[in-house]
Amino acid sequence: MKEYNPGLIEPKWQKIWDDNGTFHADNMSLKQKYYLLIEFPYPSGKGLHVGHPRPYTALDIVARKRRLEGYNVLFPIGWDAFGLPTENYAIKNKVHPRQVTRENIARFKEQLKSLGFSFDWSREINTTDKNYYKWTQWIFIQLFKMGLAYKKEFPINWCPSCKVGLANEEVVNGNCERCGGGVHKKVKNQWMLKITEYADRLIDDLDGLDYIERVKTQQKNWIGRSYGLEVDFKIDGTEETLKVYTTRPDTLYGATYMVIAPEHELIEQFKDKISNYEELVTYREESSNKTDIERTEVVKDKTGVSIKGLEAINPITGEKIPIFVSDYVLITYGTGAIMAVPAHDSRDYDFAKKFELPIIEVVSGGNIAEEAFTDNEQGKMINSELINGLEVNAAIEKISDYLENKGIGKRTKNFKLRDWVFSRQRYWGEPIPLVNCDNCGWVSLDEKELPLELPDVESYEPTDNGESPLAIIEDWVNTTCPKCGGKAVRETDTMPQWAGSSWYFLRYLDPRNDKALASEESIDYFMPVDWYNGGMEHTTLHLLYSRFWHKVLYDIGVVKTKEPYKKRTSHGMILGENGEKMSKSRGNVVNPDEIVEEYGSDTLRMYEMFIGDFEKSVPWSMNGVKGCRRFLDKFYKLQDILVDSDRYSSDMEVIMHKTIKKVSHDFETLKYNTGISTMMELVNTFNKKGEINIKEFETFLILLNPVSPHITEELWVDVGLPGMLNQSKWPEYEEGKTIDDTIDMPVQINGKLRGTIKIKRDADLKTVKAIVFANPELLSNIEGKTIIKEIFVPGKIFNIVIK
RNA sequence: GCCGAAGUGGCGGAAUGGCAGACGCAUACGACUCAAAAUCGUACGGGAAACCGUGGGGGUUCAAGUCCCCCCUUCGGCACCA
Repeated sequence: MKEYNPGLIEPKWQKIWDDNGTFHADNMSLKQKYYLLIEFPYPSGKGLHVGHPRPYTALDIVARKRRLEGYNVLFPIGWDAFGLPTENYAIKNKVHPRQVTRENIARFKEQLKSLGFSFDWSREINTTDKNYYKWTQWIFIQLFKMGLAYKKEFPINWCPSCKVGLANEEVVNGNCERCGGGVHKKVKNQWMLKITEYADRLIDDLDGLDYIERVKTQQKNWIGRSYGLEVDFKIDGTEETLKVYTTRPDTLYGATYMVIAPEHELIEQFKDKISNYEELVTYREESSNKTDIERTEVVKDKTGVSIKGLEAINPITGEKIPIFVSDYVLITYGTGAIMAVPAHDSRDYDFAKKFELPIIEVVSGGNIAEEAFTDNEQGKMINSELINGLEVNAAIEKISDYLENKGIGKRTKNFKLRDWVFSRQRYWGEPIPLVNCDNCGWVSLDEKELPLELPDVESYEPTDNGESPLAIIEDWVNTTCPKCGGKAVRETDTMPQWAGSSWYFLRYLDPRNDKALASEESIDYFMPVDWYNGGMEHTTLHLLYSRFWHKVLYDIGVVKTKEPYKKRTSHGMILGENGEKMSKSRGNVVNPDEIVEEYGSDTLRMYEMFIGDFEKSVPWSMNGVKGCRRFLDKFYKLQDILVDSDRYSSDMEVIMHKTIKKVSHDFETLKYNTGISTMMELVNTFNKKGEINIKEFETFLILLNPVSPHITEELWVDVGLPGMLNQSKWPEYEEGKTIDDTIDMPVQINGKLRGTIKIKRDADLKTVKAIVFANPELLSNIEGKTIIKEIFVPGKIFNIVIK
């Protein structure tokens, strides 16, 4: 009797797979391809924790299953290695980021290898490799040439402690996502990417995709498309107009004042006419000095200043209405100006109350004396001459037509999505391959000059004035213009971490290509990604950015599919045993190394999948790990009760077919936990029977293999099955053999269970009644009562309704 | 405030409208052992029972964790987006 010893088995099989290149994908295969993608890790200094293997194991299961089903599977791995944590660590410890990165990758790699993932390591990529970022830079140049990259003075989110500009996405509740410190506004000249130009396509193309619904809705909400009308309000006594954007033109009769953002150009334009100009400038300065937290803190108490000397004219009523400046109107959305309808917008209502402005009800059904009536789609228009009596939607159409015909309105749409701030004033990122020439302006490097290498320097600390560390390397900065040959300076900002990850799935296809980011053939063959699993936290950042870049590459013919990922799923977080998020400071981090050491990676992998609903967060449990090890021990011992046979034994046939069906299905639908529990039941069944034949065992080995690959490969050889398990085929089931002949049919009286009877599945009512009414125990429930109704669902249930 | 997901034993969690709690953990008892661990076996929602039990309240149905309406709570996302 042999002992199960994962410490021996696991390294052995990992070496065999490595030596044989078992999991290498063929570049040109007649087999159907299947491309599985996990989010490539950021190699931090902390190493893996047990949260990492959860998504990796899930797709590894699919990868292994697909190979057994005869697919040419591409399941690659790489490193998203540029970024702030490494740079910060490097600065603190005086080690070059390149060195830190190398060490971190080595550690991650060792850990991942010990878990037995079937990655194609021959395609390993690294975003900090110059042969990789060469192509990141190449894509940037394409964006630049297409006019999708532009430089703009922009009030960006500035983190004074990281000394870095942040994208909107990196600001969480007004704080820096990385260091947690407060974020201020700072005007910087930044490279921006016009993702907004793709906003419609990023929404509309979601329709054909197999993404989990919450990802789709989150992306749609983030992009935030709305349809409305731009309306011109005349400024009294001038020829100028003030343009507003509104989604509710039907409420125009209720527009009793206007509000513009503090930064609105109108203030400068009419500087001379405005009698309280100074006051407005002061207000503007105050609001720009507010951090985002301060701005949201004062949500309840609106501030603002009336513009004295200017009045607007409501285009439909002809009334003169005042104009205010307030920071509740954002310069970055719509036209930076609004018509305020206090009766039907709670923000306008609050403002009107505070500044004692008139409130005119135009949709009936609310209580204007108490609060704004906003949920009014069913309401009818009142006090609105042209559209009185209409419902809201009809009124919107009618008034929009009217204003468009008069030339003072225009149907339009707006997005919440902003352009992508692409510059970082940091060292550890891809240099932006542009120079600024005195004669030619911004010019991109010749593509043959790529990669523009990150200069190896001693000091990569951020500068106090917020410039990139590259800015002080004079012999790097000063260069010549590729266009005119004159004097030019390099762009010294680097790219954000999202750059390298926006296209990495393409590099896997052909990772050593030095002529293109990947060959056309490989792109044609492997794209799109069939299944991409990753964290929900990447929904509005990485996932959207990479879809955007892919569409750009589609537009220039590099890729042939509109979308990079056919299917997107997401996993829940693994929490510490105390139910809190795993972190060093909470002291609840579990290192996978310990589990592998004590129980083996097959156990770890199984527990990662058995721990609970894959899509939900769940606390770790060491006892749960033990339970999985117990299962593998029992499984291993099945070889002691093995008997010979070339077919499933008759009493096991149904359960075998059922199990194949259930496991096959569950591995495809993120129900790994129930798939595993089905196999646990199967072990229990065999143990109860005291016997398993070789045919049954063979099937069982293959079913379990994707979850726990080492033990199953080992047993395959041990019991003398031919070749290796990884060369075998995924078992098939026959639908007809998944159904039991006899069942325990529940018998209910008035919907309450009173017993079960053993019958043939296809037994008819007559047969069932004969058994039920011969059963004294069941009968005692009915005695003396009148039977009103009998509900019989063949093969399911028999329910007697009595009175 | 808006959008989304979810509330089932001591815990993680199962249940095409048809036997609620599969499977695992924890726990208790028994076997083995000098003893313990490991292993194996039995029990394990509450209640003495009738019965009661899937966040709360209504409803549809022969039958509801599952469908409909209202409410509460938790988590995730967004947050003055006009």
